[in-house]
Amino acid sequence: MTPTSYVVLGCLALAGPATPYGLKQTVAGSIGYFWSFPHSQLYSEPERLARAGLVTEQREDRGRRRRTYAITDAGLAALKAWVVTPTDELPQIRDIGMLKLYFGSIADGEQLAELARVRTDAHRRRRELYSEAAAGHDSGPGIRAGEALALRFGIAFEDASIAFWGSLAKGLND
Amino acid sequence: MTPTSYVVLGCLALAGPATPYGLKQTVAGSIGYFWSFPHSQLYSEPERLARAGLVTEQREDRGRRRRTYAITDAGLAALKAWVVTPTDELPQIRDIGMLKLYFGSIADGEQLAELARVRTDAHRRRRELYSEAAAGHDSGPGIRAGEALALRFGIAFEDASIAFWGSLAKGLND
DNA sequence: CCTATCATGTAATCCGTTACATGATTAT
DNA sequence: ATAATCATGTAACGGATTACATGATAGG
Repeated sequence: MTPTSYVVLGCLALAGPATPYGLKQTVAGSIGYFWSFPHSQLYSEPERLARAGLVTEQREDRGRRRRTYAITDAGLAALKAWVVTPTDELPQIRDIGMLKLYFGSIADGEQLAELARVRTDAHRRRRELYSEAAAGHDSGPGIRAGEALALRFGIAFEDASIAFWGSLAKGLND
Repeated sequence: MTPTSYVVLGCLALAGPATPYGLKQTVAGSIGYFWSFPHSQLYSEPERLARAGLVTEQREDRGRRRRTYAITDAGLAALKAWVVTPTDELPQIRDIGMLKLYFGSIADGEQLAELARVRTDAHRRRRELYSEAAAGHDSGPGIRAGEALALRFGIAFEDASIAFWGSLAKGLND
């Protein structure tokens, strides 16, 4: 079971049965901001889960032969058990920009300043996206509480990033 | 060329020729905080780089037959070109705790509060680690500027995380 | 001297990405 | 009609993780 497995289980649990494409829709624009993967995963992963008995697969027997997946009781139990076990494993931040900065001593100041500007902008845009999503979110409470919290953290992260790269850009500017 | 490739190239560029184990040492306790991978990667990746002519491999012909890798001119050029090209690709935060929180609606409040406490503690410890590393770092300036910057960002990130999970733990408490 | 930990390496498996492909809808 | 985009799926490759394995060194 990888994190991807639980994303699929979680989406099926929260939003009900879905096709791989439906999962793609669900993931994009929500948890996908924080944990993304190509859509092909959403074909192979449910297959694995089905083999493990955590979801059921039902396939149209005519037309496009679309598959619809639904979470089973075993799947729900597995998801619950996972959610309920606290992790102390720390987040992994995979940030190409940070990597480049880390090895930045082989570049000159102006190049690093440009990097910092580009990054500041990218983070600003992302921050916008999050706050819009959060705003459009104030309507449906309850079920989507997790999403609102994730967005709140996302905004905090973007703010920290903007502050960091922004001050770096300023500091490197002449 | 994956990010891992550039981590290896960068370490060889900054710290000079090294064996896979040496690379492991270099990575752990520095860039490894932000971009980690198992040590077996540090055996296979230099091999790939050697095939591409970006590093040279020299192997002891007796004893343990240890391999030592050194960056070539081509490798340095590739690293430089990569560093100098600004990326607008955003960081990926892979945070198991955030995932669990996202799907937290299937758990109860006390369980989420426990998760929040565990996460707060983990982030506090990590923050400690970073600030110690940053303190012990004030000595050697210049070459290690990138590392100091990365640590600064790391601390900002941990602060944001502590604030987020901390307030969540408080809010969920009764 | 023995045991634990450090140091060093290999192999196999599998997830994840990239690339390829094609059937439906919608818009112009 | 035709182009474009949405919807749906498969195949193959390779990097990353996990597991296995063993030679040195130090501590008790």
